[in-house]
Amino acid sequence: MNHFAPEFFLQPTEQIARALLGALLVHETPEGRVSGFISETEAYLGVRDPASHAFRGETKRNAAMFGPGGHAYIYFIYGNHFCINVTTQKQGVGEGVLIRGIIPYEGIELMRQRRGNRPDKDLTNGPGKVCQAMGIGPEMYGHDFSQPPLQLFMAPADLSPLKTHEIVVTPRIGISQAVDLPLRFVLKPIDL
DNA sequence: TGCCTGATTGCCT
DNA sequence: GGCAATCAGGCAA
Repeated sequence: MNHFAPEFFLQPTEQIARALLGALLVHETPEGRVSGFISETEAYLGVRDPASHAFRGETKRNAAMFGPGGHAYIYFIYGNHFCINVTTQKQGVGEGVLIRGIIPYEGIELMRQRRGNRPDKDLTNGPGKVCQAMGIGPEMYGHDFSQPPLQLFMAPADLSPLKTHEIVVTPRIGISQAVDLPLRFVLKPIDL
């Protein structure tokens, strides 16, 4: 399957966050393949963004953010959950895009199992839920989305399986700094 | 070392 | 709509 070239992740981070909407996020796991169309993202702008984990500079935890674009930055939060970002920009620049939601596509039954048979609407509508449903954990920290073996990768948008949509831009969720910046992008179906 | 907060979720009212 | 769970990181002492 087609996937993004490394150069894709060198565009302005907000632009990437918007462009990733509708892209297919794929994880090949021993239990099977799971995938979903990215429906919600947030841009985090590194040292110029007080809400970013990279704001205070590079540490062991956020090192992946400062690596080259197109890699996975995965973090553990609230003692319970993992969230996944795609890093952006060249080596040394700590920016990235948080994947906050997907529309399940392949491996939905596996997602239901991993999520404890919750209602389908609650399967992948949050950053922690995305990681749990797709079986993404800290072992994928730093994974390269553009180089083989492509165990975890993203394919450019093919919205044919989806309804007509529009992109809604809002402030980011769950932060206490830079709360007004319009850096959250949501794929919203249009009822025709 | 101790305290507080957090890019969240799910259960309870 | 409110709040507990649960722990790693950041900062003050």
